[in-house]
Amino acid sequence: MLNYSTSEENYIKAIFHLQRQDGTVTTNELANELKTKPASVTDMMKKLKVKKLLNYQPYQGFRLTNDGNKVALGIIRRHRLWEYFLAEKLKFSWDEVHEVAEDLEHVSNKKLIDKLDEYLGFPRTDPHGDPIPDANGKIEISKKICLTEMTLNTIAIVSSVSDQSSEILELLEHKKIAIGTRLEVKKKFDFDNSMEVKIGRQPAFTISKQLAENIFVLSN
Amino acid sequence: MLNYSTSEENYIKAIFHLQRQDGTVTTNELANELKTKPASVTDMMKKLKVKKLLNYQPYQGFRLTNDGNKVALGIIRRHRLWEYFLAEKLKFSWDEVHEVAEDLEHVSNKKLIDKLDEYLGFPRTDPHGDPIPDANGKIEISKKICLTEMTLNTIAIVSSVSDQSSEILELLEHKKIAIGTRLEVKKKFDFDNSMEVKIGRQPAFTISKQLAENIFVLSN
DNA sequence: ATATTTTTTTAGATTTGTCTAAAATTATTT
DNA sequence: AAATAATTTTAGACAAATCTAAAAAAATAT
Repeated sequence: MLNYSTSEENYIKAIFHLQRQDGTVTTNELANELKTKPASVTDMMKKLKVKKLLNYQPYQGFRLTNDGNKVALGIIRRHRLWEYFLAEKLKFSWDEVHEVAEDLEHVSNKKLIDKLDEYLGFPRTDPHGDPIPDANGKIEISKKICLTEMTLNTIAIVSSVSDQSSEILELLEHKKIAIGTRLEVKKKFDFDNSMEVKIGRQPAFTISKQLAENIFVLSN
Repeated sequence: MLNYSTSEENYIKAIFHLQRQDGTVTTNELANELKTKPASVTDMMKKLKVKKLLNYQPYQGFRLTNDGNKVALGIIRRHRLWEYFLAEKLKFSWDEVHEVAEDLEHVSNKKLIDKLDEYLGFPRTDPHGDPIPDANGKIEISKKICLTEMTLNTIAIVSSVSDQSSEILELLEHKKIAIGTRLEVKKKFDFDNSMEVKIGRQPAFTISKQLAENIFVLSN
């Protein structure tokens, strides 16, 4: 597999993530995500198209080709394995790992990553609960849904939090919600879209609409 | 401490290493070391001079300033800690770690490196026996000498090997010489500059001039 | 001490990734 | 459907790092 520059990798990764939400990605979306200018995005899109990582017709938005997706999964694999390493071995806290992994992910030595994977015991998810692609780029697609969409009285496991500000982390800590926590939604209130949830046998407590919208769970 | 580009770091590190041997470094030396052209070296020297990392007058060669040396020691610290990690934790072999560490060393997050140091148990030397600078940039300067310079009948510890080809590693393995091995030189032969050495109580064996010149030891 | 060779620097070009400002295209209003 | 607004692309510029070819300086040899 070929090598790509740090800049190219950042674009590829951003497109991959934005693709998840909508089908196609626009110039402005990507410029915003990468804190760059639309003109720079267009320049890079042309380059990635030449490299056959991207389907792109001017003014039409873009999406990764199969090859592009493979490259993206490689980058995400590196990122998430390093996040796991930082949290598990170096005892970085949950909210610190992402930034450091942003740099480490660009060291693209296959043997390094495969040995790291082995050393870590082939973890299936990173500290945010997001799945780690395996050495072949396969990723577990467990239907991740927002807490707001959960069926009443079923149990689901908290797998990720979209916002990662210290404010939300403070609140989650206070409510004793973490990655891996088993949650059961007991009631939903239409008035303010708040909900009552339970952890194990403890008494139910309230989660606001704003918080619920940022919590994602793996449902069975 | 400021941040430097990968390219700047590679120049700084190379100057630091070449300085050890001679006092000052020349344009051609550096171009050769970095596999680049003399013109490129001159360009970079001007830039590093502006940043006050280098003392440089045209045609006069160059050496790092105190600030430049501090930067170099930071890079070397990162490089050697990663080498230790790769060998010790990921089970890379001795001769594979350098190349991978060349990439990892440019991730310059102080907290990452200090936590890595702690995780590894504050190792004093890398897998080649070279000392690892501490978080303040202090480095153990144990008088490292070539095996050829050793006084007869004294014991010294193998600390590094300058050549790291697979050929020399094969030979070292056969002779059971590794980093940390305690060696005692029993005889030196002027005819071919070969020498007889002993490991512990085992019978003495012969080391050729070529091999001896590539083995470095820490003498007391 | 002058000529020749080697080393180093300069001048100008190239590539990558970025930017601003203007033009082109698409989307939205009225 | 024409006017306006928003988005996207193009054109041209710039900084970083590199290169080649030529000029300048230093080292070496005759």
